[in-house]
Amino acid sequence: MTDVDQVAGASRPARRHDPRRAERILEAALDVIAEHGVAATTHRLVAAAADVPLGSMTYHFRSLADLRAQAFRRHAERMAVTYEAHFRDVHGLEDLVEAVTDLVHGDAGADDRDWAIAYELYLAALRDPALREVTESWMRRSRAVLERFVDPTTSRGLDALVEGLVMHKILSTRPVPRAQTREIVARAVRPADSRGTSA
Amino acid sequence: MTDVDQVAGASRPARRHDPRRAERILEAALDVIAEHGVAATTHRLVAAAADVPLGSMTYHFRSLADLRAQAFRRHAERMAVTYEAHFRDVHGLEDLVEAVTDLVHGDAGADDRDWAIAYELYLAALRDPALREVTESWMRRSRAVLERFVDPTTSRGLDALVEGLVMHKILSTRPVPRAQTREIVARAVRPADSRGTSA
DNA sequence: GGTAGTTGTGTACGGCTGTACGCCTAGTGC
DNA sequence: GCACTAGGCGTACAGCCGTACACAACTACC
Repeated sequence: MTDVDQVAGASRPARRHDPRRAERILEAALDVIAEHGVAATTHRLVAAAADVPLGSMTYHFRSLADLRAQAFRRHAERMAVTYEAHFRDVHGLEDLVEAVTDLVHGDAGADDRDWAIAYELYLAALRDPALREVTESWMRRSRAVLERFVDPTTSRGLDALVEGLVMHKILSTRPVPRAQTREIVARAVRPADSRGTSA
Repeated sequence: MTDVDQVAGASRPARRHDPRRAERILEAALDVIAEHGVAATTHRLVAAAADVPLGSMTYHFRSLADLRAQAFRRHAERMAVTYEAHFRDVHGLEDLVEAVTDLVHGDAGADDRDWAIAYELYLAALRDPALREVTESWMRRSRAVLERFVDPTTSRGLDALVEGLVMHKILSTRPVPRAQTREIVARAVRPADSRGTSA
């Protein structure tokens, strides 16, 4: 009986043998990062969020940097999977425009919280080379998804556009009209037959 | 003898009556933010960078948050002025494409350091309402500049595109071809006569 | 039942943080 | 020359930080 019988007020939580503890800690770390930012992400705060003792932190993770890196890796992986799944049933440019618009407006399985974590990751990666490979892999995968529909140049533009639109959206205090987003996306997707440089 | 009493040559720096001290501190704060990130921006680090005693920090600024906010405000103001100046001599869409491409590639008076500070600001603004108005004002101004040349929808798209392209560029380990950037920008600038949604 | 081994955690420590404040010093008016 | 005032700063303090580690709790095996 190693289970969590733990009555309220029991002196021993007896939470031994918790195989998913490390994962729970990572999820809690992502919550803390999303809510308080990477700067305020401390062992104690994450431990409290995951409802585990402080000692578990250094037991399961070599250091705080290690915890951060693993949490970010986990998030990026999940974002990439979501991204790929979201475009799975897309066929043709009309679908693509709609799908990208969904993505920007949080209707694609990734909400503001997820994007906030992603931006925390970007900024952290700016200074931490270990995180750089996480962002590079994530960008490579999202780019690859888009390249199923458009040429590489358009793909790079579209990817950057999504990044910027989402950032502006979560920073803006006023709601952004979805139709306008769709129009912008549609313009970025248009094939490059009529050049605008020489207009 | 608990004090360190800092001999080191001159015992008295005698740096009294330094009217530009507050400004120097703000500049040093921006340097520290750019190099170490907002999370590592401490009173002591900024004081060392500005070569002023620690006591000057709380003397000139109510708190660290106040210092951060003023530094960010200063940076945003300078970025906006640079932005506006960069587009002053732009006439027509060809010029515009070139100017925006310059902006992305750091040939417009704003380098990677400046953009890094801007992203630190964005992320800080995500959680600090006082900073939100700084980012909103900055975005309003950059949007206004672009609207001299294109319609509001295109302006929003272009602004977001720049944000995303720059972010990808400073995160990328490999150089980004300028011609490709120009092509992407050109596509975003094209007038919306031939719709792509119904392709 | 006993013992060796493994797993998990409470706690303490040195270091760094933001901030307050008493003291010192450079100016000023006589 | 001197007292006075206001401006400037060295230093102390309480608190939070990451991390290490002795020890407690549980399991496995004899």
